[in-house]
Amino acid sequence: MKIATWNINGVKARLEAALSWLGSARPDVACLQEIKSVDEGFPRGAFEDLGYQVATHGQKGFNGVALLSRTGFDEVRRGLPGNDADEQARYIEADVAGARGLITVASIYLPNGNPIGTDKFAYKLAWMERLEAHARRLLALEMPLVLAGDYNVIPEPIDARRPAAWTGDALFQPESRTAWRRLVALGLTDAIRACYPGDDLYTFWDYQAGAWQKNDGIRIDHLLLSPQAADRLVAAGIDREVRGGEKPSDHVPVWVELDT
DNA sequence: ATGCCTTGTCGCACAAGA
Repeated sequence: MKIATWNINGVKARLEAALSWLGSARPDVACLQEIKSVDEGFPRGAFEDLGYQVATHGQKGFNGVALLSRTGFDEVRRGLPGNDADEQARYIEADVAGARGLITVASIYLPNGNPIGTDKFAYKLAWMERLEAHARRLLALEMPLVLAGDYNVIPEPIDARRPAAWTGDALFQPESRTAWRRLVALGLTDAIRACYPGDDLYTFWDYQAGAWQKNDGIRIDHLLLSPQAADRLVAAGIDREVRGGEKPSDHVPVWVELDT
């Protein structure tokens, strides 16, 4: 089963690019972030025509996440637990059918958190604490679990072409990286890092200043696997060519192939 | 040092992104 994640930066602006990528990459499950659409405005039909069932957790103008599944959904859960007052749509998870049983997949849009020292950064750190608590509960179920999405965290200096340029940025702050390490240390596997130890593995290139042309990228889109999923990890990859396509998102799809 | 783009918005400039 192939599971992919992609921050598409607006589902309506990216519809053609998304359909084109789905047609060639053919993931069984796709986790989308920054759909920037309410549920009613999501172009479900276009994805259903490609054979996907669609589950959305949308919001007007900003944020918003979605799941696409070829095998449908056993159950869908919307919102990250831990703060009923949080109105930002950044989390959706579902159980999907694999050949050997259910797999839980989450589409995560972790807050950016810039600038540091503001309530935006505090919100990011609080959100990461909630994610850690939720991941701990999910891991206790001992099921195949894939936490996929735009984490807005550069884990290590090797994950940026110019790490020094990110000093003082919420994506590379020590507190953000510590929270990331705490999450991974629960027993999760960073799929891309597990498959590729080297550098030049980026998932985001800014629209500005020719970042793509200069390969001035960062790795912030991740798939974290529970032990039961990591045991079945066959391959992982970054579809970086998508960044050079027509009207691209600033992020590219990242995927894993699991033997399930 | 700042903006550089891009998207969506009850647009007519601005917020938010990263």
